[in-house]
Amino acid sequence: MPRYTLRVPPRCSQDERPTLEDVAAYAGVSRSTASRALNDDAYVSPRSRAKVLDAARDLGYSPNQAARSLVTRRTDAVAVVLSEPEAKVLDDPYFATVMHAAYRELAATGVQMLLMFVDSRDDVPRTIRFLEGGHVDGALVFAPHQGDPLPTALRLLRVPVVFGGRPGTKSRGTHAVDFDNRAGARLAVRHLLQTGRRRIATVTGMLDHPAAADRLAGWREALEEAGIDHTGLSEAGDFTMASGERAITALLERAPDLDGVFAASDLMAAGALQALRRAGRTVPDDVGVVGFDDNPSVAPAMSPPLTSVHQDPREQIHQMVKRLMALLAGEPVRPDTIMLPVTLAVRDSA
Amino acid sequence: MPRYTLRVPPRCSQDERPTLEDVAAYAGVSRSTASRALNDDAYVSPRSRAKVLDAARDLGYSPNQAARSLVTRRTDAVAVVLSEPEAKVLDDPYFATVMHAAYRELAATGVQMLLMFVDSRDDVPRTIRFLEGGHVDGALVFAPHQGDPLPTALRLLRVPVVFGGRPGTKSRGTHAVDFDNRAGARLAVRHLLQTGRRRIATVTGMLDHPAAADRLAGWREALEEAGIDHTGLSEAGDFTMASGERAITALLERAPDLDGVFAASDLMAAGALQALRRAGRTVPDDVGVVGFDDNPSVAPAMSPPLTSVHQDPREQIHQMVKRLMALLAGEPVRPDTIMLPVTLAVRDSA
DNA sequence: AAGTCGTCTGGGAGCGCTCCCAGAATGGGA
DNA sequence: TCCCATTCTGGGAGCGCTCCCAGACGACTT
Repeated sequence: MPRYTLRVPPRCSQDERPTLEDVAAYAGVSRSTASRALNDDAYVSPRSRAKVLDAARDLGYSPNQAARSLVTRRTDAVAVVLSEPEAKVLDDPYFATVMHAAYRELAATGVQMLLMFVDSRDDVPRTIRFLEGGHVDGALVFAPHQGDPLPTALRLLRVPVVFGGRPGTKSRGTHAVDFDNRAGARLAVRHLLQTGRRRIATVTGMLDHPAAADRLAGWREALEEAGIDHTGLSEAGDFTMASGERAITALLERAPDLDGVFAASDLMAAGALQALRRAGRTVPDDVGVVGFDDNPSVAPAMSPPLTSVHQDPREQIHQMVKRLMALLAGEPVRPDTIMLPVTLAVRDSA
Repeated sequence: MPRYTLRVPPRCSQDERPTLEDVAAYAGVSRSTASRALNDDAYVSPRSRAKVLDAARDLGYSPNQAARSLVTRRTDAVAVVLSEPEAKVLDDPYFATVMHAAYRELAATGVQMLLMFVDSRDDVPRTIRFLEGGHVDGALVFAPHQGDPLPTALRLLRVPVVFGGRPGTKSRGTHAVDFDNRAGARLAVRHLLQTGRRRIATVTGMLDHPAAADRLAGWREALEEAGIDHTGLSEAGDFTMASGERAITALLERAPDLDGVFAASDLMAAGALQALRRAGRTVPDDVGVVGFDDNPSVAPAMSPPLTSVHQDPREQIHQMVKRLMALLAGEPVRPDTIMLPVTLAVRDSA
């Protein structure tokens, strides 16, 4: 009857990390019992559990995750993939919020977040390889551009994926959580109409971006609903501040009488404010401006503070994580898009 | 003589991922040869190498990283740890730059970035456990607060760590890459002096933050060097915009004659501009304002565009990664702090 | 007294990979 | 012709863990 009674001393060489076997020997039990105690399985006597936990503490034991996930086939890690050109991710505070919210949300469910950026097409194979490599149990993906090869590549993956925002490609058969961009744009335009504006222009995002296209559609709908002409009042931007500035300059040229601007992002609204100021127009007296995103560190900080369509990235992440967890738990969830409502945060600019 | 001649068909069950053994069998070689071919070792005939690579492609093989790192004891992943309260990371665009730069830099060296946030003391044990768990080969850590328990805990770790910014605790024996905050502050103040300001106030960051303390020290030094009194001209902030606003309001009360402000961050400078505007002072005519960080998406966007001390987070990350790679390669690098120079980006605010 | 249950334990197998080593094939020299 | 170095190959061991299974033990019932 092999009864471990001798207590081996802790390992001397400091870079040799103790293994489960070491802990077991030190505690005077078997590897199996040690494993059970550490993973608080049932069927371990309080006595051996205590001995094992003490041993683990004494030896400074921490389990080797590679070994564990080799057998459990789980990593307890989830990738967050941002597929956007570098400049975009840097400038747009939306992504900072997303990253942090994702971290909190995943940490709360005991899952480690692995953040990945996909800057260009060149990064796609590396990303796929990584996701395939069994590093993660699943992925939350933000890939908003039409024609982004990533979503298509991900379809073939053996890893569950939930998209944030409608992916550029056909979204049938994928899990996604999106904001109601169209309704948000309508809210913005209706607010401008209510404050007496009649010549309401829009600065759009990149139109290969479904969210941008939806915001444009919402603007158009709200104006047509009110029976107001909008010919020549739309100008394309790319979500950056500079593009907002350029767009307004062009619009003022075409339509000097404009009295309202709906910018499809807060940053473009910031550019718009700058261009309007330069052109000698005051906001909100001459022109009312409404943004989109209502980023807490941008919109209220502008002068004047920006009225903006409020969306809550935290809620988006929350829903995405919830869906992903359901998938990981093997629940039979039908792939579909969850649509989150948006509201209007009214400040001084309109 | 066991010669694998039969070509087994690809596995049918789609969620069963092919293993190296499968690839080897399909290619008609042994597991060892397949491994050598895929890791392009020497001593593999061109013929078998080709067969193996074809097989891997046909079967859609991707190696199991857990199994690999179990034996190699390497993960080819590095953690980036941001130890800051949530609000800070969200608001401060500096961190967005850091994250992205780290990703690019690490990807270029073939290393995957794992991003971790440490919001509160409660997160420390989990973080330590993760880093200890063999998930990563090393870590880049931003933990700027004095009294942050993380750096001390990391000392006991068997994982190489490089700090970004001087860690709050004693930095002896640690690797770190910092900016020359003191010199930056002196640059800012000298510029204000050169433009004729004489009553130059400062809004500091949290003073448990070595960087904030250094910037304060630089401000004081430059003024004393010029023989100018600075009593009562320093007010504590916490790097946020709101705190900048509050601080300036308080300073104007105490010293209505102030004609220069050095804010220890761009966001606080933004708050300062707002408070000055509210008090009826114009910038730069009545008061010159200089910020710190020169964040590309903040400083140039202000009205007026902000003169700010320019630091380059990319360079910081570059140096940090370089150092970490040296440590991982086993090079005998003496622990020390690399000090990066800063410059002054002159715009309209001063 | 023998049987049955529930609790607890140790050993073995095996996850998928890399490394080491022995041996087979190959290609020159002596 | 033989022999040695060189190139190439396959099998075995083992990384550290979890899971399964068989068995030990005690506390019950029959």
